[in-house]
Amino acid sequence: MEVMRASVINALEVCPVEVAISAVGGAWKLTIVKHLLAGTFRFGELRRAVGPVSERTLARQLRELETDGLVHREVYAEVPPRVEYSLTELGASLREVVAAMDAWGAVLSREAETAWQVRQA
Amino acid sequence: MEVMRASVINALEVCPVEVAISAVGGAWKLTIVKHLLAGTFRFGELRRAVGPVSERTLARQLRELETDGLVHREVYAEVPPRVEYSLTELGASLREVVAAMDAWGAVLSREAETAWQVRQA
DNA sequence: CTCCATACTTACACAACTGTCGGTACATGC
DNA sequence: GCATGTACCGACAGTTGTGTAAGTATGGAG
Repeated sequence: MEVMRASVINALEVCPVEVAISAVGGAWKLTIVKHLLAGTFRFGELRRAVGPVSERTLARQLRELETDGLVHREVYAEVPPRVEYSLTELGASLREVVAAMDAWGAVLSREAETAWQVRQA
Repeated sequence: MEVMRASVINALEVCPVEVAISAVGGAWKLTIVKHLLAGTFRFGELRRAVGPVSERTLARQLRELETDGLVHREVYAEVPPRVEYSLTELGASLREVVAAMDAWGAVLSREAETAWQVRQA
C-alpha cells in the first residue's frame, strides 16, 4: 500500500514549492481540484467537465491524487458502476493555491493572447 | 522568434490554472522564481542555490521562463562570461502564487514525512 | 439474446522531459 | 604554454507522461 508517491517524497529534500508542484503539477490535476472544490463528481461528470482529457489519463491522475491523500474515492457496488470523487481535508486546503493560480493564469492568458495575435499579424 | 511556448498557448483553451501550470509547472521552475523574488542571480549562483539541478536543465528552464516573459536575461560581454537573471514584472506578479504554494507545500511536507515514517516502521 | 451504460484497465506507441558527458570561447594567472 | 573559470550547447540515453484502441464486468431494456 503506497502512502504517497515517490516524486513527492523526493521533493521534500529540495523546497516546499517543489513538493506542491510534484503533487498538483501534473496535467489536469489542478483543474480537477478546482472542479472538486465545488462539490462531488462522478467519473464521467469530471471527464466532461475537465475538457479534452483521455479516460486513461483522468483515471491515473485521480489515483495519484488519491494516493497523495488529496482526493477521496467512494465506490458504490452497483451496476452500472458508480464512483464518486471528492476532496479530502488536505485537498480542500488547496483552495488558496487554486485561487492564486487561477488569478495569475488569467493574467498570463491575456499576455499570451496578445502575443499570439501580434505574432499572427 | 518565439513569443510564448506552445504548451502555454494550448492551455488557453482549457482553464487558467492549466495555463499557470504549463508556465511554472516544470521541475525547478517555481524554486527558481522563488529565489529570483529575492533579487538578481548569476547562472552559477542559481545553480548552487536551487539544489540538485543539472546545468543543462537549469539552462533550459531559464530559457523557457524567458520565452514566456517571466524572466529577464542580461548578458555581459566579458570573459569569463557573466549572465544575470531577474524577474520581469510578470514574473514578479507570481509572488502570491509562490507564497500559496510554499505554504501548502509545507503542510504536505509534514503529512508526507509522517506517512513516510509510519511506512518505514 | 443482443445492446447499452459506466468506470475503468491493459497493451502499445509516441512524445516530452531530464541527466550525463563532452565540447566551446577566451582573458587571466602560474 | 597550460590550466582555470563561466555559461552555456549538442548528442545520446533513460525515464516518465500521454494518447489511442480495445477489452472487462454486469444488470436491465428491447
